[in-house]
Amino acid sequence: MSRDAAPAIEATVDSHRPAGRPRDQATDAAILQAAIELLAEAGLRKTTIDAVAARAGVARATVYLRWPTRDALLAAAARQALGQPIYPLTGDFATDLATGARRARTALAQPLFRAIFPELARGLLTSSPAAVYDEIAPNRQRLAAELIAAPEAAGFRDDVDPTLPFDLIIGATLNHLLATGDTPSEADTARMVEVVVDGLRRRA
Amino acid sequence: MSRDAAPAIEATVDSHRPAGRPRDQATDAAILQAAIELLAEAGLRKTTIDAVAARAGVARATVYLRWPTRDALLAAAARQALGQPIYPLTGDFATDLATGARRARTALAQPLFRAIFPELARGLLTSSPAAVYDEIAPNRQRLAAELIAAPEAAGFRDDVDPTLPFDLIIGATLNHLLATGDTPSEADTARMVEVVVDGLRRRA
Amino acid sequence: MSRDAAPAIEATVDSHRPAGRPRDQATDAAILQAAIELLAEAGLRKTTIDAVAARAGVARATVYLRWPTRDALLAAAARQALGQPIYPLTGDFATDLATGARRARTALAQPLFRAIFPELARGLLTSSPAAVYDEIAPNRQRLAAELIAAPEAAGFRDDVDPTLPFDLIIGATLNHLLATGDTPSEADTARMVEVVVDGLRRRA
Amino acid sequence: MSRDAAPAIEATVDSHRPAGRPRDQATDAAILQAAIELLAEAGLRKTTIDAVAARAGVARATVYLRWPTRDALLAAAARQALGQPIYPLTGDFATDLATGARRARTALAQPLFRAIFPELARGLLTSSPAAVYDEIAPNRQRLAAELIAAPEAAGFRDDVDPTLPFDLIIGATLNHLLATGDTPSEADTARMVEVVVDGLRRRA
DNA sequence: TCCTAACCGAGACGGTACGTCCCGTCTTTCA
DNA sequence: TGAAAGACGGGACGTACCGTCTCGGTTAGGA
Repeated sequence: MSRDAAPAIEATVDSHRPAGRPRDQATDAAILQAAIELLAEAGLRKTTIDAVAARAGVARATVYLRWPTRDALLAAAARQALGQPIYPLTGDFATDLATGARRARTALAQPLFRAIFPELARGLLTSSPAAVYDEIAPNRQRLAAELIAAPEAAGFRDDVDPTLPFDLIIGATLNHLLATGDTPSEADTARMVEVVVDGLRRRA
Repeated sequence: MSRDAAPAIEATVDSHRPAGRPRDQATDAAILQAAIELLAEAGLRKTTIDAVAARAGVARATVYLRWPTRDALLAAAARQALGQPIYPLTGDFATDLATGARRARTALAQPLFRAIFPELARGLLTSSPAAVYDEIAPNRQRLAAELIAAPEAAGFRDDVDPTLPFDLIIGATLNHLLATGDTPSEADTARMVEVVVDGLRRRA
Repeated sequence: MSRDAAPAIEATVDSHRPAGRPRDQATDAAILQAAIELLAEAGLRKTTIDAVAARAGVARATVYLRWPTRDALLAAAARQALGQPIYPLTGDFATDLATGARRARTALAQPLFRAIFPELARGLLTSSPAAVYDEIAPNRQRLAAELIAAPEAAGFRDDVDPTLPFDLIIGATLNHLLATGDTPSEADTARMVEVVVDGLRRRA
Repeated sequence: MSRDAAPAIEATVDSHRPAGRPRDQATDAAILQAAIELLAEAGLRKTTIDAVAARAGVARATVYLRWPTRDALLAAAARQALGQPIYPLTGDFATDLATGARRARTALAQPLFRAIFPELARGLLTSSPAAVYDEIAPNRQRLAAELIAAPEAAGFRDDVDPTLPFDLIIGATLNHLLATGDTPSEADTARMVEVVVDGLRRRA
């Protein structure tokens, strides 16, 4: 949101604020925060608009000014809560993939993730997913770009989808969670990265 | 749930049929069928008990005689709809893994899967997942067993979780679906299997 | 509504009670009673569907099973509360008109009437009034009939609308209430009847 | 409230006009006009502050600068719309009563009256009615005064409430409207006046 | 001519009630 | 006892208003 770009000269022209009382930015945050807390504490079912509004100290109508439906609010909360920070890439693909794997493992292990994931999946599968997914997990595209560009890439197969490594790592972690109720151990995660990196190498 | 009772010999002793009119087995099927169709056509939200009962030509109370809650019914429908058939293993791990990848790709591409998956995930993440997951995808355990036992295994790393290959394949397919809205192409799926199998190989 | 006509012989045929659990008659009464009490105690504004349901010890949805909107419920309550009992006519028009005047005076003096009247008027002015009005005040038609038929009528003008006496008496009482906040005194009411009866008499 | 102040001499003292921009008188009128039109066209329910403000081309807050509540606005609109003009009295009571009856008949026949009356009645029955009623229908008091003062009065009963004739005429017209949905015919109105005037006459 | 208080448009906001929809249970009749 | 039908308690949803508030901008007078 580079909305407050504030160009130097034409400021008065460009930033014609809309008429009427401006929305309180803090309210947006309070509502999202309340929704995220409720999701983590009470689960999807009890994360009611009423409950969110009450916890945020806000009127129900105020929530509906910002998100048109409960689903939209939940999706926004999910994005906010699960959005992975961009971490600095070292330039070494294997290292960066391992970092991503560790971070994903940690994120998926949170109770919050368990509570939110179904709603998140629903959102991804019913609307245009690409944009939203990349918003949550921007590293998918960044690692794909690195795989193509990195010098190390010389040793890797160049006929595979560049997002494949990320999909394998994150997907396997997710599937392990769905199948067993828990994320893989740290050691297993490390070995998984080895397997994927080895698998990518060009064969003699 | 003595649902799988009724062995031939001890019938009179063990399954002293409860008094009164017996339940119509066909009704069970009709309800599940209706639920699956509604999920595929109208989505999770519109798959209400009322709608399912109406489509099955059955009273609402009749549904509640069989499943205690809407969630239970939806979970049953998901299992019924997505349950992967057990396919014969050839004994060659790479081949069998490729077969599983192709089948998964097909299953996940169905609109039905998109509709059901969130509910399925919810069920897996809130109850004990293991039992249920293996019911839907029994091949996870079978492939893990094969990886251990297969003669070919001699060439593979033996320090990784035997379910890892399955988790990588299925997980990557799932993650690709969530991220892009579509399953990977058939060629990409094939290459993905190669990467995983290569990655498993013992290094020199 | 001669719906419960109950013919002797064909009882089983005619009164095929509708399928399903029958509505509890007592619930109808409890809801109306609660509405009437609330109207009298708290006024139109506070007679909420929620409040009525709570006082009747009933779920909100149960109210909506019987009346489609709040207005419909209020109209029903008004009819129920203000419905004037049919009193026996003596055959002497002047006497019967005086009786009607006294009863009307008493009815309009109740706080309940003040609370209900606006809603009642709204109902009368927006739907077909005749049927409803006669349901509340059946004596309007009965007195009109008596005016035509009574032997005494010989001395009265026969060119006026037979409902005129009733309209004059009730209307004047109502207008006095609207203008002053109170019904006329008992003595004024008596004199008012005299004026109307005298006015009806044929002039020499 | 001190709206009708402004005596000539003390002008500078009493009406020290408040500082700041004065209110636009035209806005008052536009709002009332919009309210009246909406009442006539769409009814009580749809005459919301929002709708009135929109039609008057005015902000909602501007309405609240003038009337504290919706009810107050509606009451003002009702007074404005239904306020009967003072007509010149001829001095002949029977003639003046007949004039009043004709005017009332015309006023009550308007769709506007049907729409406003419930709200008007609510206002009259919940606040102090006398002042308000006389504001709308000043002729009630004027006719009562005439009845007492008029020379013709010699022939009339002097033991009845002087507002009785007015109440009878207006009340009967109103009651006829409530009962049948329409005002009495012009001929019926004329006969009604005869009945009332005859009834008032002193008996031999 | 500038100042200042009030007006005015626009819309956020806390509330409250509405009418709808669904859940899971209960009550009736019939087979 | 199964099953159809529908009443019922309960609760969340999304909408529509109400009356208050907070912005920005305007506009008449008085200093």
